[in-house]
Amino acid sequence: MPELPECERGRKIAESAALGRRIESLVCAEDDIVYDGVAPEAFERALRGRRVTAVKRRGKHIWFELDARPWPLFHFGMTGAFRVPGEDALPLATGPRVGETDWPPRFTKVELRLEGGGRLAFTNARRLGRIRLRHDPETEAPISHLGFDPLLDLPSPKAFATRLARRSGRVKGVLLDQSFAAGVGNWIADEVLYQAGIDPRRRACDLDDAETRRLRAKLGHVIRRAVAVNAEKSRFPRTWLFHRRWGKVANARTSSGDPIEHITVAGRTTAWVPARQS
DNA sequence: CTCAGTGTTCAGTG
DNA sequence: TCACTGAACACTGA
Repeated sequence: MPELPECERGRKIAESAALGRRIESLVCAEDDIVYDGVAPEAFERALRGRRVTAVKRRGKHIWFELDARPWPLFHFGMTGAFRVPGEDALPLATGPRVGETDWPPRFTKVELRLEGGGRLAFTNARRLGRIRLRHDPETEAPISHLGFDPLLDLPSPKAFATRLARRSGRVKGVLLDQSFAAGVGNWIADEVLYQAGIDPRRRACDLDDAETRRLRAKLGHVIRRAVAVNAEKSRFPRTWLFHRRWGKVANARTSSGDPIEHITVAGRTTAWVPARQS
């Protein structure tokens, strides 16, 4: 579930819990799927006793910088989250819900016990998330394969147009491609295309100059706005398609009364508004 | 019981 | 090699 804004919220949760603190111990679950390329025991040895000097994000990947390498790298997949005691989970549509008194949460894959008594858990119910170890995450796969992060480095209109023109696939599929724009997922792609007035089935290289400029501007706008409200859906503007795209409800309409249709584009369920997108 | 799903990867194809 | 498509992955909640 988590796309860029939800991941940024997770980064902030981890940062406020762990930045500047020493990891006194870890509790690692046995899981040879979520732990990718590193055994839980080796992960534990790499982090125990280390101090957290930064918590960073690019696209949907989050990593910790420590006072010694290698460093841990996390991906939430569809259902991952960082949790601390006494806080609600990321408001996932189908994610785990745990009462304030439950700790560690269900589906915890690693719990960090920090100096001063703080706790931070990485949870992952459907096991599509990943825990990795990297010597230098930014220069190694998978982060080195990512495209621009729309929050950190949205390209200039000219550079954006150049990259888009190189792509012959459907514009929705291009937006979802992490090597094009890192952090965009299904709901952001639909929201951006709706607000830009572009049919998701159009081929990226066929967009004209005005459409390309609108697409870039809305991509930056939607993500900045979602991050500004800490990815809390109830605080997204009421006019956003987001609030009305779910359930494939017959007769679903936008806030201005236009019918919403659901189709499959680039292999993903796509909500769009034919009256507003061409 | 069945199936979609705020994601990623890989085999197969062009 | 590049690029795209669809299936697989895993499993909860509706």
